[in-house]
Amino acid sequence: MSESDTTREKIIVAARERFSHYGYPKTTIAELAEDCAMSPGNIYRFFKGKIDIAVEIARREALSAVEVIEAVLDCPVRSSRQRLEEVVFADLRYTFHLLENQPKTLELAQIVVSDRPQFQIESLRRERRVFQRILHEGQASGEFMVDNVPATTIALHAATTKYRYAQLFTNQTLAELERELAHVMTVIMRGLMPTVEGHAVPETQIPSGTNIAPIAATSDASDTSTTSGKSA
Amino acid sequence: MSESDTTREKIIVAARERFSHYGYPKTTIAELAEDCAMSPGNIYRFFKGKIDIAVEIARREALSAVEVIEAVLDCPVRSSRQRLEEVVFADLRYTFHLLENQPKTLELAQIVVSDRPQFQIESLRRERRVFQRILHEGQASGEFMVDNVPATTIALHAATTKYRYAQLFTNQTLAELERELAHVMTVIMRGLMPTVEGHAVPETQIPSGTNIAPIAATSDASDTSTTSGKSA
DNA sequence: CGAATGAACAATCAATAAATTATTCACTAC
DNA sequence: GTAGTGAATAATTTATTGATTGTTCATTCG
Repeated sequence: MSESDTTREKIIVAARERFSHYGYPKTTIAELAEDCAMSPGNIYRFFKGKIDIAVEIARREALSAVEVIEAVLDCPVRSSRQRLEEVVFADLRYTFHLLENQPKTLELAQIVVSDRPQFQIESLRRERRVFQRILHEGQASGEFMVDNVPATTIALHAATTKYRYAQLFTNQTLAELERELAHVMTVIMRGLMPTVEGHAVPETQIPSGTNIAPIAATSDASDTSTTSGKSA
Repeated sequence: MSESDTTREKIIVAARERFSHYGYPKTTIAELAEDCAMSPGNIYRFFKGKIDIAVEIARREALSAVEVIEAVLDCPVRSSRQRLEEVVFADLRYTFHLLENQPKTLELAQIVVSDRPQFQIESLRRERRVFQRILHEGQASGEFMVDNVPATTIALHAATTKYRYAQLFTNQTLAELERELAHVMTVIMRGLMPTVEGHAVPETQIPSGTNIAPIAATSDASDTSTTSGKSA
């Protein structure tokens, strides 16, 4: 079925282009069909409905987002603490830039989640697995002192909720959020790591994060400011 | 101006009743005027516009919510840890029950925040002050070991974001959220408290919380279940 | 003069009609 | 049989209109 697979891909490519340019609601099946040089009816041989095209695109987006985060893991040799911090900061930066440069992606995600609630649950679960792996490593190496890894993973994930799609909660700038997250991670790290000879666990430093590639804006990629500021 | 003050109060009482029963949008100025036995025009001698009535009601609601939380503070003698934990759990329970029993209150808050963004910022700031006071006390008594109280306050507040109006983020039950929050607090407490003689800081126990009065539902208070579960 | 009115006007909302769009399916081409 | 079509239909969206509501203000009342 390589033939129908490439056709299916053509539809996805066309849809991603139109969804990110004009948004999901303003994109019609007829337009997608025309882009793929086929009839509207034929789309339905590959997708059960319009929403399913969006689901597939969102699913891939979510997977590649986790891959970006995971890329931090198999980098050079680092402490578990560094890994954990870099993953959390990467999450903040990735989702922040996503919302800033590709607002249509959020719209798409919200539409998908609104009638596929399971989608969000699974995305969050995938993300937690990354956290859990780091906690396990740190526990094994003795760097962390955690008596219940699964529960602590959930706690860690929950405590950093504000820094996933942060613009949904606040209109702070990325720099402000990074400073704040550093303080959150300081407290958490002191909660995870054993105190050695009375020396306090040092504060979290904001990672440089130059090893993570920023997301390019779809069309006019001239605005690279990191400040938000919705309303007065 | 005691005369105009009581008139103003009459308007607020009538508005609170109608807003919580029928919602803000479906309540008309004409109805409020009739409830107060006055003309529509006269309302505008006391409030600049309809939205300002909502703002005043929401402001009082927010103040009394903080008072509920603060009530935990000047209770009997407790450790700073217990105070902090009880405040955080009280927050979860209060906002959870609010959304469950009085959904119109959320609607009102959202309307107010949508064109008075400052409102939310100030509400959060008030709440943080409670956190900060506890941190200060704990720091002074030596129970906590915090090198930067203001920054840690913000961190603590941010880390518990998910447990304020939790239903906006998840459809977990209150019991599930409480278990999760206990794990979050365990990590945070271990980050705030010094280790004594190699004994690990014990896990957070879910407070009984019977000292906090639940919110009564406005009209038909027959449903007292704590489970949510929006969609399949 | 302060307190209150209610008709007048502008802004918003609700209901309906019109147009567009998603989806199906009997059918053709290869 | 597989791949694809495109007209027919059901579901949604958009436009239009009339009704309702928020707000103002010249005026009345005490």
